[in-house]
Amino acid sequence: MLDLNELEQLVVFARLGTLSMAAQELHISQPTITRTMQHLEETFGVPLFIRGKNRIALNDTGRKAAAQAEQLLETADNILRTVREYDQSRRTISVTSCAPAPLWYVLPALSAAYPQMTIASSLKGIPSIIEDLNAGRCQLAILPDGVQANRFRSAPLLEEHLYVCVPASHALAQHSSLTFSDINGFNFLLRSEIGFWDDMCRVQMPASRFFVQTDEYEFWELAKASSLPYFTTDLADRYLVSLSSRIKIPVTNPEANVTYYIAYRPEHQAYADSIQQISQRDFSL
Amino acid sequence: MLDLNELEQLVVFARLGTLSMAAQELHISQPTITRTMQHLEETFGVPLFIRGKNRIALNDTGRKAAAQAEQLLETADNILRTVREYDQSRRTISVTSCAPAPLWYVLPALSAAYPQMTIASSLKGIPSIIEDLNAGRCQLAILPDGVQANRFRSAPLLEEHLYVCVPASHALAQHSSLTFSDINGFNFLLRSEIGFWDDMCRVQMPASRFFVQTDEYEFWELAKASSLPYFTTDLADRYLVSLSSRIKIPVTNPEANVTYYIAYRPEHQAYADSIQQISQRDFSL
DNA sequence: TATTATTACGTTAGGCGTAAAGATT
DNA sequence: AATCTTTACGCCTAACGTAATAATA
Repeated sequence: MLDLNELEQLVVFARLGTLSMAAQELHISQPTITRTMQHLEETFGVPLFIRGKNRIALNDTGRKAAAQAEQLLETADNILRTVREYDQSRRTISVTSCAPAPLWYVLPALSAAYPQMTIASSLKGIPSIIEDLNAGRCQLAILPDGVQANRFRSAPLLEEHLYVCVPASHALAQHSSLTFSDINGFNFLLRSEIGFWDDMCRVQMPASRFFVQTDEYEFWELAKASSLPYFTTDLADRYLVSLSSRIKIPVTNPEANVTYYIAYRPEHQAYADSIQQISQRDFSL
Repeated sequence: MLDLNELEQLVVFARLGTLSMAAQELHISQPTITRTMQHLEETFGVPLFIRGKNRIALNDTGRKAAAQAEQLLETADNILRTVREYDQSRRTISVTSCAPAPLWYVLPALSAAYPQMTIASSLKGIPSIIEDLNAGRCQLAILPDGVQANRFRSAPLLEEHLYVCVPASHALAQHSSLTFSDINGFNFLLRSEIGFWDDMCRVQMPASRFFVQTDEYEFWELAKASSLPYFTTDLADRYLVSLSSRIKIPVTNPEANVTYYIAYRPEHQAYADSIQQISQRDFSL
């Protein structure tokens, strides 16, 4: 039977051309690699080398064998990798969400219910999320209402409502509620990594410009130092700091008041259930 | 690094379900296979088994690993086989011919020139011969004139001329030469394994019936015991027995007087040359 | 009680490196 | 002289089988 270690020596020798260089690269002695080549020839049962007194080279058969050995080693490596990855995926719950806020609830719930599992999360656009769910790249997906994911089970998870935050002196501060057409044209401070909210702002407020802040600290400094309006939501207020000096005005468009659904394949019902159970301790829809 | 021996034990265990049955099939002791499974788990670095006190089974990951291992073992076996076959092909000269007579010259010439090589020959139809040459399944091909094999080199090899053999009392015996139309309608004794001659007879003499004899002895007994005409050629007469009681009448159609060409790829020029050289001792075109 | 997996243990075969030899440039 | 392959030799790991243990059906 073939031995992958021996084949690796063959491949390295085929690449480098001399046994001594191969031995050096493989950190083994020259006699070892000599013996290995002899043993390989025995295993194949056919001549693989052209031998001089002081020189050894592959013949046609040997070159063919080395080329095939290289492929075999590669597929063997792939097997190691894929088996390890499969194992890792078995002990990982991947959640893909269209917005950050649901993750603040879902991730703690999952790690409480499955302390031994790795919880992985990512923010993506809605089409990518559907793809991930289809391909099994995630077990749980968080989508806004109105997205049909018929091939999967889904359950309502929680709601999020959008607010505009302005200083009391701001022109908008007089309204008790707002629509996107009211605020279209005003420039806004905006966080990065806010999922589908980003797209929504740009679609609903084409006349506005958005100053996107990657850094949380810098966002707040700008918010304090300027009178620029920014967005918040009920969920963000609950989990993040907010500026007491600002007034919150609800945005009434249906698009700004989202119900999130959790979607999953039947085999992952248990994950979804544990989220519902733990979440119910904290809040209810 | 993976070890194919260990993987084979894994595959057998996956098939049989218990270590002891696997050990029995593999002719090794139970402790050995236990250790191997432990070592495999180390190598993969992930759990492959579900262990009870006196029960062990593959988990999902283990099943995946076993399935992939099975494939790997198969490709490893294929490598062994193909390398051995390649070596064998390197020490074999395969000749494919459209008729038997040229082989009587070519095969002895080749084995004289290359005593250490295996000489393999086969009779085939002309399209198959071209295919074999294209696919490298033969190094030398013997084709009749008029076949264009432009992609290959070729050289005239020898000629063969067809004769009809009849008893002196036979109606055809009065002719000093014949054409296919003269003999069309007469029934003939015919040998099997005569290559393209078989097709030619049936095409040129559609009104005739042919009594094909597989056995050489039976052919001659029938020839002696009957007055049925049969074919011979100058080459056959030179190498095979002939009946002195019969008269030989040449067939004058061009199709019945063939020049054979030897076709080959440039890298096998040497084979063709050695045939020409050795053949020239015996005869010349 | 028979079957199964695992651990313990002693033996041995085989694989490795060092050293040396033979050969080439 | 330097480089390269191969052989010789001694060590030592690691792999195997036997025997024993533990647990189960």
